[in-house]
Amino acid sequence: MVEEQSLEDDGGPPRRRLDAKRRRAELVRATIEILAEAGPREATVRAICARAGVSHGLLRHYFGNHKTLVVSACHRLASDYDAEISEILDQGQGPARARLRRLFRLPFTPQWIDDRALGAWVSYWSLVRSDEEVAAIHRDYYGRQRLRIAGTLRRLAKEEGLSLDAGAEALAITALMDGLWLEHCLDSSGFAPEAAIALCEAWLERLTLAASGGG
Amino acid sequence: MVEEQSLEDDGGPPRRRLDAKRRRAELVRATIEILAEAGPREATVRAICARAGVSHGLLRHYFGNHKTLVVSACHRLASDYDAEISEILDQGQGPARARLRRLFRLPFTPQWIDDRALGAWVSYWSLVRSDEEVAAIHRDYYGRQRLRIAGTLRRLAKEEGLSLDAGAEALAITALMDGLWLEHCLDSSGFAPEAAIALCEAWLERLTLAASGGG
DNA sequence: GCCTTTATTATACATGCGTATAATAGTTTT
DNA sequence: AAAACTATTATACGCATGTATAATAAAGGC
Repeated sequence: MVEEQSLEDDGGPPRRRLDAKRRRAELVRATIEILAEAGPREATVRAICARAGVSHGLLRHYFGNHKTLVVSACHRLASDYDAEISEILDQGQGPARARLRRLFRLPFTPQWIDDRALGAWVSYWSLVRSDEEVAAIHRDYYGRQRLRIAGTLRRLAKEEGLSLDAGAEALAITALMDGLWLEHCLDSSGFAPEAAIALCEAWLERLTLAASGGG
Repeated sequence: MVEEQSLEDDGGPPRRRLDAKRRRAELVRATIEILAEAGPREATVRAICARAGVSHGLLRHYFGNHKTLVVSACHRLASDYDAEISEILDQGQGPARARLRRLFRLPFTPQWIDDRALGAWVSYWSLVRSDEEVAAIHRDYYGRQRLRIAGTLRRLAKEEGLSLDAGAEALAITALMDGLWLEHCLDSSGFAPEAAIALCEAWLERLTLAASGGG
């Protein structure tokens, strides 16, 4: 484990070759970290490569240019969140209501409520506006998310004999969750995560009430 | 209307002095416009001043540095939105329910739903994270907003004999509105503004139902 | 063990950035 | 009308950026 280095080469560990897949993944990870911690303004080619522990010339080798890497990072971000939703709603177990209640907790899990998380998403939203490629990614993943939630609501209606507009209600609960998450990230002293979860559950209870009584 | 200019001075209109108040306001307006249209990365000193029609050296004269101007722009943005809420909820007329229904329409007014509006807010959120001064502005205005809505909900409860937790419900409706607005700005093809307004009104109806029956 | 391949680095280049300073010109005062 | 004031511009400086190119070193094929 002792690094043998000549007297002149004390500038860190020697070059180590990585296969393309892993190196690309590390650069993407470094990009997300910097977006999260310091925002898009600081996510420069040099800062990203320094965080990834490589020379900044390497970015060109793997991604061609700066923008491609940032777009890849956005893709990764949206994909990760989508995967978690899929696991809870589609691959999970139990009745629809239990799955939804698990979903309500997802945005307030430490990994998503982290102070830094919003930074990456804000960068992502910023790019959705200015870059059509990122906008397409967003439409894709966001549409998928709504479909997953709508499907679960439909299952809920079936299981509990309710009558509701799954598509519209999916939109509402998504917005409620996202809004609560956003506001909590912007000012974590405003309210506790538990309060946000409780509000989502209250929304579900009232939906049930309306969909059974007057729906 | 014919511009008399010497042969050498064809570089636009001659200098025109403005009083400090108006010049500062124009620089702030230009900043918001660029934040909205092109994002914070493009909101450079030179771009802002070009949009305001002045030399880029003037920014230092009025704001000292770039950051101060951007912070001023964020302040203006939050202040404008807060003023509209205040006008609807506090200075408006009619019963609380009618005021709330007017509030639901506010985020989807052309001036706020503009494709460009999100850009400015995203820039603002980005700064909330990285700049404590902007974070303080946010806490101030956002807290005020919640208090205004909670107050109106309390008035609603009084007027209609309901029993509800005004503070918590204010948080919910704020998040729902913000979430719907955000998602519509990110992808205006996802749903119509009317659908979003309808969901806010459905939320209010169900709140009423729960607060009268089982509250 | 040499030789090809290519991942990785070091370095250079043009550009745009925020800030600073001095010159200029419009406005007001006297 | 002259002078004082200051808003505005023109220009420059140092620095960081994204990209490009050539040198270097690690890995695999023979």
